Amino acid sequence: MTEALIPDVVRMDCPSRPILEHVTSRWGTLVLIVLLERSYRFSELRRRVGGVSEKMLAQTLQTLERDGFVLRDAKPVIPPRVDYSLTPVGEEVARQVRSLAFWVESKVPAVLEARTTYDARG
Amino acid sequence: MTEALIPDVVRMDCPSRPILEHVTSRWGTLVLIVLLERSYRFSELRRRVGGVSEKMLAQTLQTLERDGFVLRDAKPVIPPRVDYSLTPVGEEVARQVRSLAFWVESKVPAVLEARTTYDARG
DNA sequence: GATAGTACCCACCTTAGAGTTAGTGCCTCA
DNA sequence: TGAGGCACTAACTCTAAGGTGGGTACTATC
Repeated sequence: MTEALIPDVVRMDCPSRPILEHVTSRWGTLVLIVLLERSYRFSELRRRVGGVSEKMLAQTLQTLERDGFVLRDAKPVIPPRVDYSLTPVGEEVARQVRSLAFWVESKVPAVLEARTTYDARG
Repeated sequence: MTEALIPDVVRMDCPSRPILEHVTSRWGTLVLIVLLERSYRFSELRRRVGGVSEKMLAQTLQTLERDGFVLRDAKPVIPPRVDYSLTPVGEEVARQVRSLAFWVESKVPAVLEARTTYDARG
């Protein structure tokens, strides 16, 4: 019997592919990482995640909520107050994404060096 | 002193952000996962990674090579033969990405259920 | 009274990512 | 003889991602 070395995600029609794309999306990763720290309100989160627009943040939060990674708690008060946090499942992904991000940060010098070598070779 | 719970990657100007985007990009993840199995030739890889176009595969491989994650070995023969493999650093990221992909696959049922719940609530 | 903040939604527009097609030079197989 | 594979590149097109600016309904602060 063959061992599953490669996930089915390499197959075009695999349902896991869009999910993986959601958590590894440009803003998805950052939102997950930040929410791992604590729960955040919308505008707070927007300030924390550098460079995200309101539209993109709202969109990202919606898809992550729909997939069951993020919990949205809207309090019926004025002015509106909405708290975003991670679900247990969301916390699991977020940890993996964060460790990946930390790892990448630790490798920045190596990558920069690799690039100059690559660029020098034309 | 404060502990670094959140990577600098949340900052707009952090150099690690584009690197993270490369490895978490749509085709980047899949290429890394597949190359973890063994080295591949270009067309072989294209067939393995479902749905990728020649252009995108070439582009993805170039950025991953430039960042020092992928090794390109072009043999001066006719017809051309080019083997792509992971560098030691590339293997490290690839493992993390693959475990993330595996994890996501295992959570597909949970996500699907979360979605129906979400959609039902309108 | 005016400005700013809250948590968004909506419509418009731009741009970057991605797909399509064609072409290279040489080979192998039918 | 021609069809197809190899590993691409360049040019063209198109679509979806993302940004911009407006509006909502109400409050708190200056």
